[in-house]
Amino acid sequence: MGGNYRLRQLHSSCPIPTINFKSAKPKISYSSKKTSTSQNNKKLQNFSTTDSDIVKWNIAITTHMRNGLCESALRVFNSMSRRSSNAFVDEAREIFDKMPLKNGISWNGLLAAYVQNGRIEDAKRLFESKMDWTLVSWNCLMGGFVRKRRLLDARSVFDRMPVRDEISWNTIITGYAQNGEMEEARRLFEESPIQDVFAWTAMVSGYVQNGKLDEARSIFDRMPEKNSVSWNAMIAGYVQCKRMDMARELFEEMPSRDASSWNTMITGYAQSGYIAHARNLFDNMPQRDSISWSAMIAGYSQNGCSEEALHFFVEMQRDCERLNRSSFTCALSTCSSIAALELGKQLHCRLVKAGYQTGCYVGNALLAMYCKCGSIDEARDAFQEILEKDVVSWNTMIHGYARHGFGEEALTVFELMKTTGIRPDDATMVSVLAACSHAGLVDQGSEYFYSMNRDYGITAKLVHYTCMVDLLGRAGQLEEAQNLMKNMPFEPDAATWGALLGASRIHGNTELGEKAAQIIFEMEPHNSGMYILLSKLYAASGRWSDAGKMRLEMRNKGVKKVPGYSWLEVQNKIHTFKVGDTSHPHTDKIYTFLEEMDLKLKQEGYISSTKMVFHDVEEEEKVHMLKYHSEKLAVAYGILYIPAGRPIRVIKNLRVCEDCHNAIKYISKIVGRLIILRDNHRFHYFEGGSCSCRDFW
DNA sequence: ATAGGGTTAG
Repeated sequence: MGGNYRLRQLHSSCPIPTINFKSAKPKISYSSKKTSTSQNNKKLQNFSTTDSDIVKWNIAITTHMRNGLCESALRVFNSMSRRSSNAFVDEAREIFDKMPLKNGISWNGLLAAYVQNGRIEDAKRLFESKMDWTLVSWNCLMGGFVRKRRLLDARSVFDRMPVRDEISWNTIITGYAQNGEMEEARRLFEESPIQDVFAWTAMVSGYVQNGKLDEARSIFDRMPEKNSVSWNAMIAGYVQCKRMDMARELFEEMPSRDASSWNTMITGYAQSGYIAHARNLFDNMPQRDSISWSAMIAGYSQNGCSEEALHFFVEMQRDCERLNRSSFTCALSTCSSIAALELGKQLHCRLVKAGYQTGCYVGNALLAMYCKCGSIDEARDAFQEILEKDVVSWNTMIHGYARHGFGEEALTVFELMKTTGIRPDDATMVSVLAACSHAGLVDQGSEYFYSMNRDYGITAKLVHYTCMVDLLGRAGQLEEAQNLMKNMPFEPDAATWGALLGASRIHGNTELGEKAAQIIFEMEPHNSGMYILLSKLYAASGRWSDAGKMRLEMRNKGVKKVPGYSWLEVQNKIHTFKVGDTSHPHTDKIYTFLEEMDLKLKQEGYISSTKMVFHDVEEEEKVHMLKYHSEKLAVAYGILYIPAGRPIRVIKNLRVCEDCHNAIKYISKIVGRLIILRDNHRFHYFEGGSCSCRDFW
């Protein structure tokens, strides 16, 4: 959508001439404003084939045509079609159809433009529209199918080819190798008349990607004349298996290292948790490229060092390295993990400027960020902006809706997904079942569960059974839930019992809840979530002292809270909550928050807060209660103090003192009326409503 | 037109 928009803007500022080819000498008529010949000729002088502006290409072509220089126009077109970006492919096609003169290069160029932009169906249609294609075209089409993992189609192209060169062989070998069919890849490799370095490397890489390190190494060792790509493929293999010692050995041993070698090692160290090693390599490498930067941003982010990740994002620009899709993606992902909505929005603005928001990876990260921050409307918009939605896009949107209590919407998206030809995977079904659970749609959920194998070939895993236990349990069918647990082909794990415990809590079955909790404690003695759930179970049935005991026991056993879920993680849209709707995940979190606080205060010897009744209270009253409890928490921790009568949202300039770090690592953000506290000590201060990263820009 | 490095959800 963004691309089209940009195109429209370009059109309106600079009209594209249309050509009438019917007359012998091409005449040009203009869609709107008239541009003089001399003006166009002047523009042609400034035209360069490195130009990314489609309008300039069009002018170049039409000016040549007007001057009767069909050959020149053809040359321009052929250069253009080969490098068309997705937004311009249709433009290229339009001109292509009007060209009076086409040669093999034009046809190939258009075909390649389709293939490169993932439009394999268009490529196929074009290919079928004529007979005499060159070898390059055959190879190109086959490569397109391989990239789309459509092996059968690729093979049929390969079999139908009139002649084959080594590229044809290598392409089909790569196809099998990258799709786990190493036997066939090997057969073709041996059958191939020419085994060049591409073929050898494709085999090494194939074994690596299929986790067969020994086979990869044996091919690698037997390989004549290796180049750096081969070395890098082998190093990547060790990196994947977290064998950094072996990777390092090869890295030191290889005759000449290129940027890829360094980047592979950096990523390897970062993903194995050795972020300092990664940094060391990054600092010492001879020439960093944009991928090195992205790798570092991702590395810091994945190791919980959000601030450093964002610093690197900023530093990257200072180093004159242009921000690319990948760096945006990583930075957005970082924002997700710390629920930094304001910063995320700033990034959103910037990537719209860069025209990146329609990309799949970036779009998915943006969508996830909005979901994580509870901005479901913005999430939906981001979702719609993604041009080629993949399974992750759909899963994230469905999960986002389900998680925020919009079960019906989640299912609507799922129905839509089915019509697009993107196959739902097991993660999709988890979200779909969760959506049914939240919407109370037991029958529909069961239908999905029992038909997912038939419809999509997805075998139910334990996690799906756990969803079903949750679905039945939430709907009050505790008997059925237990029966399912007895009869399912897996042993229930702590999460399954947790679903039963949660259901018991909602429906006030203390006995069953206790039983489930007992089993969970045996399985996972340090599972903090279960202590909390059991405590909530007691609290729900009014057994406050038992609830308190659970908390104490948890503390005495030295159970650590799950990082990232410290105390409260609520989103910023409290006004959308339905009061008393216990199925709403936010309501759940508010309960947790208030109960935790209440107990904490009691344990710390503060005057007990009032018993919380959230059902049927007015919005205003709810806010008041939240404010009341927040104040108590503030006093208890000495972190912040809210003067009586002031709404919470006016709190600003919080500073977390050293003493509080053990209890709550820091306060990350204040959004609206709610406080988000997070277990992370990276940021030391914040201003209300925005995080300190704003200073970066 | 073929081989290697970074990025997305849970």
